[in-house]
Amino acid sequence: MTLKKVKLAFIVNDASRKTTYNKRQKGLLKKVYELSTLCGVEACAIVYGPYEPQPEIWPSPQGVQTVLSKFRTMSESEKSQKMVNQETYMIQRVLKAKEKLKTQRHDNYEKEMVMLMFQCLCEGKLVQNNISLVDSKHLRWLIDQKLKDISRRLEAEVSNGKHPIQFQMAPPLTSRDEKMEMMGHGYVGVTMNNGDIMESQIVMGLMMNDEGDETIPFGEVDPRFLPNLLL
Amino acid sequence: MTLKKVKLAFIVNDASRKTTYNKRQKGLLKKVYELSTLCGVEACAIVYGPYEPQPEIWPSPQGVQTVLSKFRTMSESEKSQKMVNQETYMIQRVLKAKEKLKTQRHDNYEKEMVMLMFQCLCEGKLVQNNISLVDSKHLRWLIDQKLKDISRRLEAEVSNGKHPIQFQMAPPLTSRDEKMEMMGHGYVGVTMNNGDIMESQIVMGLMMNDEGDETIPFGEVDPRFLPNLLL
DNA sequence: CTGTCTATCTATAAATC
DNA sequence: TGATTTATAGATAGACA
Repeated sequence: MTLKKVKLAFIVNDASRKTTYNKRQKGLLKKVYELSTLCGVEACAIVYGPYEPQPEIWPSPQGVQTVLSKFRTMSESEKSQKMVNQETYMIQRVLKAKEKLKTQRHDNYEKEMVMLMFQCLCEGKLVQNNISLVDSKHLRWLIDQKLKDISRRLEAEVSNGKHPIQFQMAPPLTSRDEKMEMMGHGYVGVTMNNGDIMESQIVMGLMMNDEGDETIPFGEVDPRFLPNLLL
Repeated sequence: MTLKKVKLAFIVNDASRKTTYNKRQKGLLKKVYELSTLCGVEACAIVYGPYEPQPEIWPSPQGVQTVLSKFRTMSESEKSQKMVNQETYMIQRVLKAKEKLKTQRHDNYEKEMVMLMFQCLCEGKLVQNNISLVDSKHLRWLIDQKLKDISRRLEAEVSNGKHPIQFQMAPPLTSRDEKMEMMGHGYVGVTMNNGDIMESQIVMGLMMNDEGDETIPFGEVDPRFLPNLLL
């Protein structure tokens, strides 16, 4: 598929269906040929197009016969095992798609959390809208992780002599605000005054540098971090 | 194929052949499924892999049987018509490849001629190495075409009022140097003195502007114009 | 062996001739 | 119809975990 991502369903338009048929039929036979050649296996394909009573086949009438006779001599019981029929094929594809959806949702959630974290940092307090207790817990965990990571990297850099000035990192929230954990609202104690802005820029810079994210200019929002409202 | 363009031949390495087999077998069945779904045609594929006595098939044992019974009821005479067997398939591909090769060679020749023309213009005389009478004739033809084209465009621009200064174009070579045509060497009367360089820059600029070529800085050579020594 | 990743090649949808 | 072109989706080689 290309230019447009075509839905895997019967093409209603007669002209495009015919064009597609001609192209894909040729492509398919080529694929059979390639598989057979590259891997030295016996294979055949038969396609009954809607325009000719004769099917398109690969490799040759004789070649098809050879494969078919091999196929026909199998007992029915053998056939029903190990074979990929349309239903199991579809089931496999659906399972795989669901799997992917799950991963995707998880990734989206992570990105939303990161975005939220930056919003808090920018605005100086937690944005209360639409945040659950679970989310706020996860947000705290995330911030803790980031802080720990920053401590680790600062230490590494200091020991490399890059930062002669010592930073005094605040301890992670977990050890400081444990008692707030069950307060039942989203506020997680991340308030800031204007004097912290300089520091927060440094901190943001440090936080942005894992996983290949580009550093984002203060105040701009990477579209990748926009919450996916559709999921 | 990817990362490397794989030769369409039996893969000797056991491991890669198996990997390739698994990937392509799956891809092939998917293609059959797509063709069948998109175009609403009956199709089946059977692949006897080297690792299982059971073949991989599409769509299902029953589906294959249906297509097969249709196939088997055809008379032998019908089968031999209209079918694409391996040999005719290969012949088609070879013909197509030859066709492409021909076009490619022609394109390369044209590019070499253009390059030669610029060399002459840059160096003030024809480079004698490796140029046949046929080439020199074609070169003259090419230059004539370019000159005519330039005249046409100049007139157009002048009539648009873009160039208040009138250019006096030399007539095409054909009418001026007809008698040189059969002299039997490559010299085609394109000599220049240093005073012509400014003019040649204007002329080159004009010559370069058809067919989407970028204008090339004086003295540089577009790699696309390098003679293809392999053909 | 199975899945993942990524760079690259191939297939092909759509428009145009 | 069929060939060509253009731009994008899909397939997949090779490396790795």
